[in-house]
Amino acid sequence: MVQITLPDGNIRDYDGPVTGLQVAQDIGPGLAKAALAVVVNGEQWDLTRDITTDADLSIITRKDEDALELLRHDAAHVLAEAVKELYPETQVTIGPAIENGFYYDFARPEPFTPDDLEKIEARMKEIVARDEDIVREVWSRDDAVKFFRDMGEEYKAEIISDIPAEQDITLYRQGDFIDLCRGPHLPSTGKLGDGFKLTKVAGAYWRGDSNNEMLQRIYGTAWPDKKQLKAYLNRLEEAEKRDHRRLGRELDLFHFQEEAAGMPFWHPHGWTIYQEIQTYIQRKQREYGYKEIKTPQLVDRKLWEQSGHWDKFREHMYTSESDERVFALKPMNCPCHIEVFNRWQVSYRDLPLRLAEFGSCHRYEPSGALHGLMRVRSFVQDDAHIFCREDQITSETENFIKMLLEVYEDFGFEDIKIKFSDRPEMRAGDDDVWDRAEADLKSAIDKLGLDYTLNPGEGAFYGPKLEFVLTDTIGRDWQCGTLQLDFVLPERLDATYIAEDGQKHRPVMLHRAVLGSFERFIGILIEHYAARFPLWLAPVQVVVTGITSDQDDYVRDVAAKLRKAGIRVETDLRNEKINYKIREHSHAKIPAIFVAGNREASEQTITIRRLGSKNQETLDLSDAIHSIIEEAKAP
RNA sequence: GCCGCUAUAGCUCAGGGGUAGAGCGCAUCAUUGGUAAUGAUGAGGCCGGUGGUUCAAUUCCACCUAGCGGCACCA
Repeated sequence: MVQITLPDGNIRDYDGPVTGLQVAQDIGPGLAKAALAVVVNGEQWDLTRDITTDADLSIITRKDEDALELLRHDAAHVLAEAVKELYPETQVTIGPAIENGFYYDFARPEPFTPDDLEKIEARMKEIVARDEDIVREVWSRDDAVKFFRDMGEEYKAEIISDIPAEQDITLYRQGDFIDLCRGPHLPSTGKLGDGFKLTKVAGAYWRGDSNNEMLQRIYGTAWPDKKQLKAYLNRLEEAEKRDHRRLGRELDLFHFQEEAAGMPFWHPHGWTIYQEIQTYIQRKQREYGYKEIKTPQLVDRKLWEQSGHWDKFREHMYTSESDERVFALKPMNCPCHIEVFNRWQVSYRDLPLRLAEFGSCHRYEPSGALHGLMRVRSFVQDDAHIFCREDQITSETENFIKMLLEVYEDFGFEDIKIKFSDRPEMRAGDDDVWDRAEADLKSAIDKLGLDYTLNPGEGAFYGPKLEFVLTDTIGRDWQCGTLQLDFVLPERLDATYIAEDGQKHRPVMLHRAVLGSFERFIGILIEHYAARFPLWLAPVQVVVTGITSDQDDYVRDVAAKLRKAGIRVETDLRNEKINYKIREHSHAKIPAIFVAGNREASEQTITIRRLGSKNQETLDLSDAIHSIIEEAKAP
């Protein structure tokens, strides 16, 4: 007897082992047709796998959220099957489902071309049409290793060899293709449907290690049906329009050029945004008890040797030689901040001491890492270092996170991921110091009740860190804010304060940044707002223009009043029609266009058209100016 | 850094072994038009850089540089 309990509480009894498919058929033929897999006691199973004990069971159809991953995983297998059919000399490796799609890594001497991709996709469609059964098989590990090795699939054999010898493994067979897989899978290739598409080929290291050979990764996207596939492709297209690199060019915010790869040239409009943000942060920091300093760009290598940066990051530091001394352009500000701290005789009464700097840093980033404003070689951090006692870590962490959340909220960010990164393999400091640092930081965030994910081994070399991650328009994550706990650098650079006992003690140092780098943050911000900035950030806040040239004097007069009130205003006195000017300034994402015709000029009024609205509103000039001034205030 | 792709006018892009083309933008002229493109005329290019093949290279090949998509890296 096998008793199956369905999600609605319904119980079905069977004489012997039963499959999910049979249960679905008993409920209705429509369901059986739509079924992709089942969940047996909370675990996903193949539809055709025998259930031998009493179980809770629910059926996954392609409408379910869970179906997506199954579908994508199947798509990866079909991709591999297609590749093996077309290019039998290729070795298969791994192919998981990922966000929005799937990929499969192949080993093959010749590169796959875009043409190949089309052929492969066509073959995948054939395989779907063939509707091959996907069959689960249980093998012993050693048999499987031998099987794949005999087939010349060295990578597969290696993966399986890493599984404990006594453990049985599952293989899935579809047509002539057989692959190691935990499963579950759809019952047949036909269930994949037509909602998939191959998107790109890229290199990827075997086992994610750059010491290993490079494989070829084919990416694809997969959805329950063609309509959803199209919707996804549309979303991508829309997202591309808000790419900060594109908007940066279109709106004349900044540029890059070959002679200074990875180092932005800020144009007036981009620089305006930059400065507004800096002023805003400056005010915030004063409010939160920071003191602002400025330290040198170029510092003797001795200091970097002492701090440990030379040892670990020498390859990524720009250097310069003068008078037979080697200097490095600072890649971080912390050592300089400690030097400032060390110039003072600090009492425990002075702690916590918070030193902030808009620190201009240079790092020689690997060429392949550069990415618009998001990953650059010269950037400015809203950096600060908090020197405190260990018992102040929790309150300082709270204080910082409160400030960070306020700032992010002012910029309209709600989706913030927090990651906790602990000790990396390459690190400075003893393990008991790391134990303490990790415990301190963790207890501080636990106390705040924040959700975070663990990021094992990703901490800085001197301490564990919290990362505050924002997402760009096509879903790529970027670390912006950070909080890093450091017991190591104060030691290395011999920072001390005088405690109640009159003796020298070692302060703890917190490295922290809210925006991270201005460059990256502005990149994210451009995409976040699609360059339709709120008034306080907009490079040009108001354009004043006339209907005809008769109003030129009035237009100049209005603009002068706005300018005097601190509004960033431009006039448009060109001999163009109003339609043309509205269109152009709308494209330029100017938040407010002030239009004056004869009526406005004679009545001292102005007609306002706001970005994103087709409406116009005529106001008294002085009222209009006052309300713009109010709205243009930074939060 | 690694794999692949790309580099033509300010921008977006077409072209192709015999030194180039479109649209938008720009300039000039006409037009003074009430809220998303007025018309005409014109200017604008060492076809990313360096070598090679060739009678001839922007086009084919190699290398370099930069960008794009990933991977690796990210103090």
